This record gives sequence, structure tokens and C-alpha cells, in this order.
Amino acid sequence: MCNYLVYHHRMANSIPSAATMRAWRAFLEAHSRLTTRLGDELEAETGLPLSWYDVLVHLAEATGNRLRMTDLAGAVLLSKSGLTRLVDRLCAAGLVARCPDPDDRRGTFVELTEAGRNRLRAASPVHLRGIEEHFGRHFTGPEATALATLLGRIQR
Amino acid sequence: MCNYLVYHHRMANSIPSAATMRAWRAFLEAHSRLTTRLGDELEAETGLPLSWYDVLVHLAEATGNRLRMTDLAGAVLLSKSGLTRLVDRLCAAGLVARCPDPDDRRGTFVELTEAGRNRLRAASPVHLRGIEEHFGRHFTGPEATALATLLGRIQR
DNA sequence: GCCAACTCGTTGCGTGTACAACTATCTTAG
DNA sequence: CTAAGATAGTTGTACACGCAACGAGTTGGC
Repeated sequence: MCNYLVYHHRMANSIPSAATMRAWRAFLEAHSRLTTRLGDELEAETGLPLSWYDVLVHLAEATGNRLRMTDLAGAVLLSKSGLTRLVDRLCAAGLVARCPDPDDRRGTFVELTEAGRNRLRAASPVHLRGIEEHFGRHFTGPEATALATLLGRIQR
Repeated sequence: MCNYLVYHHRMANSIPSAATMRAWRAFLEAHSRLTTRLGDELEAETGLPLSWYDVLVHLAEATGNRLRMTDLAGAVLLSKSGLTRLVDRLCAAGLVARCPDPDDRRGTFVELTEAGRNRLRAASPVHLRGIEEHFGRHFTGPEATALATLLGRIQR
């Protein structure tokens, strides 16, 4: 899924410029190639799918290494049901554990296990190297900052 | 699926800078939000999924409004089998047609039908407006050009 | 010319995801 | 205090996608 290029049919206003369309195309193409490549590398070298890694990182960053299902779903940009199944798999692999929230018996915390922490520690250098090699290395420091600023304008 | 943030574990070299990581996070988040939003809008207002739109645009741009399966798969960044199924659906909807390549009897052309062209003409303003409203509008002309240049460095 | 190697597109299968409906729990208005 | 509504997470179901294997067709070395 990716291109959605201009089909020339100029209307009154609010039509993207040619530069905008070039940026949009480059954006989509870059995303597709980067996620595919980084995902393949991570899985090949560490056996960890990108979605698993993503969950582990968010838990590792959270205070207490635990997060509520809903919050985690928001963090990894997944639907609630999608996260339920993903956490099922991570639980089965022993990398995270579910524990009930005593203050709200509807809620569930997802907590990083020791095995999960170790697994993340092992995978992290591989993925970071990949990010640098396939993404960061193409930009100077100021360029990376500019990129973050520009893309950061797309919010919520 | 999305974050893959830094888990601080500094190694010798080739570790992404903080600016790179900010850019990477912003990139992933922007992509997730934009594709979701644009896809929802397009489907709600025109009944056309983004993947369908993408195919139609590429055919409309191709000479003769036709493309070989493999080339089309490359253009829309989909696997061969994924494209086979997608084209199945578009055929069933009457928006494209398959026709054999007389010069290579293994090959198949996918061709835009009149209905497909009309459907694309109707959907295109909606999607372009969306691109401008959710993406282009956040950038000045030079910024969009810079973005295209920077992202364009991620190749192949 | 012929067989091996390659290419094109499709199919079987497994997987990951979203949506909607559901259960259990919490919150709030009256 | 209770009933109505909101919220947390799970489950049923459908679907889109990739990978590997396949059948048909093409190409190149000998």
C-alpha cells in the first residue's frame, strides 16, 4: 500500500504543490523500505519481530516497567484487540506478564519480565545500528533535527 | 506497530544520535497517523480503499493505462501474491481488467477500465485535499522540497 | 534443437490486524 | 442506594498480506 499520486485535476484551492507531492511520495516509499528492511534484519539477527521489540521498549521506558493495556495500545499504535493478541504471544514467550490492577479490577498491567528485559538488551544494539545505518546515516545532525521538527508538526 | 525507541546501551559507534531518534519517532508516528486518517477519509467519502486508489493512480499514469503485474506490484510496494489478490478485487469491481501479453504468454497486463478512470477522477480531489490538509499544509514550499530531498536519500 | 535455469503470475497456507459485540467493573445522576 | 451509562479488556469473525511451492512459458549454453 503506498502511492496515491496526483491525478491532475486542479480544483480551486487546497491542492498539494508538486513539492508536497514529491515529499509525500518519498515519505511513503521511505517508510515502506525502512520498516521492511529493519524488521527483516531484527528478526533475522535476534528472532524478535518489530512489533515485539516495540512493546518491550515501551515497557522498559515506563515507570515500573509496566503499562496498562490501553496505554500500551496507544503507545504502539495498535487497536485494543490487536494488542490483546500481541500480548498473548509475548506472554506465551515469557517476555511479559499480565498482572491485575488492584485499584481497578477491570484493568490489567503488562509488565516486562526478566527474560523480556534480557531479550530487549540483546536486540537493542542490532536495531539501533539498523536505524543509524538505514536512516540516520543519510542526514547530518542539523538535518535530522530539521526532519524531526517538520514531521513533528503532524500531530495527534 | 511503531516505535522501536532507544534502549540506552551505547556501543562503540554507529549509534543513532538523539536527533536521529527524534526524527525516527516522528517519522513513524506521522506515518501511522497520516495513513490512517487519509485512508479513513478516502474510504468514507468515496468508498475507495487507499490500496485501490494507489493501483488506479499508477495505471492512470502509465502509458496506455496498463502495467504488467510485476511492475505494478513494485510500484505499489506489494508482494506478487498480494497484488494478485488486490487485482482480483479490482477486477470483480470492474475498475481494472486483466489482458494477456501477446509477446510473452506468461505475462498479464492490468488495464484501467472506463469505470476505473471515472472512479479515480471522482476520488482524486478528495485524496489530494486530504494530502494537503494533513500533510502539505504544515510545510512551506522550500520545506516540502527539503523534506523530499532528505527522504529521497533513503533508496532502493 | 534441447534441456536446465530462470521468470511470470497464481494458489495454499499461516499470521497479524481491525471492527463489533460481549462481560465485568467502575462511575455518576437522581 | 440504585440504575444507567461509561470504560477495560477479550473474543468472534473477516480480511489483507507475505512466503513458499507450483505450473506455464521463456531463454541460454552446448
